[in-house]
Amino acid sequence: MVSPRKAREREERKQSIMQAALKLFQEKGPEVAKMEDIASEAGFGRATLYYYFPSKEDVFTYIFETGWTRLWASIEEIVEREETPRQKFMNILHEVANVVMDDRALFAFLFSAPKVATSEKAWKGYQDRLYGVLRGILEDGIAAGEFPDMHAGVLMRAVGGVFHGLLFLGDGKRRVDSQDVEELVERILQVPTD
Amino acid sequence: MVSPRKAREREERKQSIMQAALKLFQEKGPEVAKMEDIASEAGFGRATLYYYFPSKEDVFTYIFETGWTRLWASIEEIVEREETPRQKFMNILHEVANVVMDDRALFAFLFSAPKVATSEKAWKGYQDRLYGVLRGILEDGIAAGEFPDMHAGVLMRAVGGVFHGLLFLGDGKRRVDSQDVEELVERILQVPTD
DNA sequence: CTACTTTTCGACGTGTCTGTCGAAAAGTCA
DNA sequence: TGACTTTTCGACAGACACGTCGAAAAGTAG
Repeated sequence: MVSPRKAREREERKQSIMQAALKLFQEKGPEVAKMEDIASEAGFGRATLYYYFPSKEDVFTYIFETGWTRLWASIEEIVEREETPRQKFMNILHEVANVVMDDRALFAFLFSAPKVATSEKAWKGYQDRLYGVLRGILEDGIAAGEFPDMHAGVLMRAVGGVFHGLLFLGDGKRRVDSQDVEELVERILQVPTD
Repeated sequence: MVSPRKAREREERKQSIMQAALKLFQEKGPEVAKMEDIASEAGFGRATLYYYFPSKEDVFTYIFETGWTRLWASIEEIVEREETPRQKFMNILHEVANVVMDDRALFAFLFSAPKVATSEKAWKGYQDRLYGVLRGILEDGIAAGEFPDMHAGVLMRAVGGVFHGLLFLGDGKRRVDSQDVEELVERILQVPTD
């Protein structure tokens, strides 16, 4: 198991299974999509999937872990920077938009946050953390008068809207620029959602 | 089986089962909610449910049939009326809003249109018909210059938004008036959704 | 070619959910 | 009370999907 290519190929197969699962989870919902479906979508026999993932639940979890880890990794540095709240907020969204473009299906799934019956998982923490960070920044920004005054409930819904909006930003394959993000935030945060 | 009260009581039990099912379908999703859950939510043994409904699928279908039939019945007359498109459109929405208020849980479920794997059902026809009617009216209205010009895709999304919005209109228990509907449509149809 | 590792999958055991059946319980009515 | 109807549900059978196991197939290296 020390071969260089072997490991890579194995990883690639794992990824292709993940993509198949993602597609079917999205289309049918996680409950209805069967291991059989995922297997044949990915071009494997059903039993083979268990050579790559211990269980169906793990496939599901893996998708979330992958997405949130990737997202968080790209943002982390920006969060630490010393900037004005508004700049930081915009930079984060901008970065998120670009990460999202690398695998729109994945993040569409992540952001739509399907009902999961499973008890507290690690990725749930990432989501809370990201929302917490954005909220903190927004609050600072509001205090500094850089954002219009608003209260928590509205804010959270609005941020949800922004994330959903990011999914559309990259529709035309081109790269998302600061201008796009700026406009999106303008459009969504400006309008009272109630 | 000709008793007057008997039939009514039976119907009431059927309704309470439907409400239980509705609640659990909403909370957990139709796939995850088990007959067992519905039964105990409604206060029956599992087998008893089959005395009222032939199958789980039928419980599901019954909910949709009930909702769409009720909705359609209240609208039908308005659709036939001779009015300007805008008036007709507003009157329909107004009526829908009021029907919705009678059982918000039911219509929230109807309008959120969960992914159903089942092949073409009768209620799907109602939904299409309602959308078709609204679309026809809107198109007439656009042609007459009563509504801003827009194309089909945007329009459908917008109408979906209006329906979703209707769910909130009656939040404060009070009766929805024309003014409310007017504002809602104004707010949603005015803003380009792309 | 041979010995060895990695990958694949057919076939099986297990649990869970659906829908049926028949009998018990509850309700009706004279 | 006794005959009859309606309602309830325990218990069973069948289906289906998950996850396991072991052996066959494919790939690798000397």
